[in-house]
Amino acid sequence: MKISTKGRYGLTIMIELAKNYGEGPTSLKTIAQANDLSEHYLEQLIAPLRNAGLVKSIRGAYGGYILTDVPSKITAGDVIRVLEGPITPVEGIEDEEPAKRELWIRIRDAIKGVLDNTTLEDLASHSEDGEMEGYMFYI
Amino acid sequence: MKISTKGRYGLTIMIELAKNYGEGPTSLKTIAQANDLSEHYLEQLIAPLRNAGLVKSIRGAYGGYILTDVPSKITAGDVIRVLEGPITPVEGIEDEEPAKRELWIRIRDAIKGVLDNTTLEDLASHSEDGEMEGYMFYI
DNA sequence: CTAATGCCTACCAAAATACTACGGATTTTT
DNA sequence: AAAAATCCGTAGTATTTTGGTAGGCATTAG
Repeated sequence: MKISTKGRYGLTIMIELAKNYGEGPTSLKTIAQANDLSEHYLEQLIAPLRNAGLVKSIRGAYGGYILTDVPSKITAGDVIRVLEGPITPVEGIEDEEPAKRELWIRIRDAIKGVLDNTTLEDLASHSEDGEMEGYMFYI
Repeated sequence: MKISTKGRYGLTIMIELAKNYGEGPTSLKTIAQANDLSEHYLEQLIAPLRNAGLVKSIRGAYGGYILTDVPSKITAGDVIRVLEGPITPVEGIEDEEPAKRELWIRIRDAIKGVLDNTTLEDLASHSEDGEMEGYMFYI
């Protein structure tokens, strides 16, 4: 019931690229240092993102990665799907009996609704805010 | 990003108990056979449900389990929380930076909205329907 | 030429998942 | 009293996922 570091760090990468969009390539080293993550691990995460066509690489010194589209056209769902697989609370929804199938579909659609309607632009702009205020943390 | 068999089989158990509510205890053997699952594995799943007070056991021959409350008062969220832990797409939401934190919170609340508003009564009654019609499966 | 990058393959330790095995405790039926 | 049906508890285990690390080659700016 969790999004792993793959999806989370992948989003971190994409948000950083969104912030630098239009200003040339950003290296993984920069992103890794800014977020205190392993550069080598990020390399493994960005490979699928490149294969999926979400980012483009520029090799050599002063190289790095850039988004292949404007931040407002790439969603969190695009990123999560590449790194975590299809968005669904269970494998093989179709095989479940009707009551549970409907439940999984409602959950899936609820998650999709959020992920597919949140763009990198949204995420990048809110990343520059200060602290959030008054959000309730209940479980 | 998945609900494991713990939560899924746990819901299966609870739905069966909901169907038999008011008609005496239902044994795990019956439930295991009806759903083609390992009885021994279900024993391990129902232990936490019993500890959480969602079901009550009756030992000995012709024993089994019964819900401790009416099916309309127990939600899918109650069951999932016991077997899968707190409903949240990431551990430690508070530690994330604002943009991602908001995203996780929106996802969490969307999932909670579904799970906490679906009761065992809902699930048990729909379980008796035939096939569903016309549901789109898109990813 | 050299430094900074991306790219690729392999390996690995720890945790979670999905069970199985075994035996004991309790209650009902015969 | 004995047998059968059930719940209860602990331990082991194979497989997969997670979250990396190691090492080195390929490419390009300066």
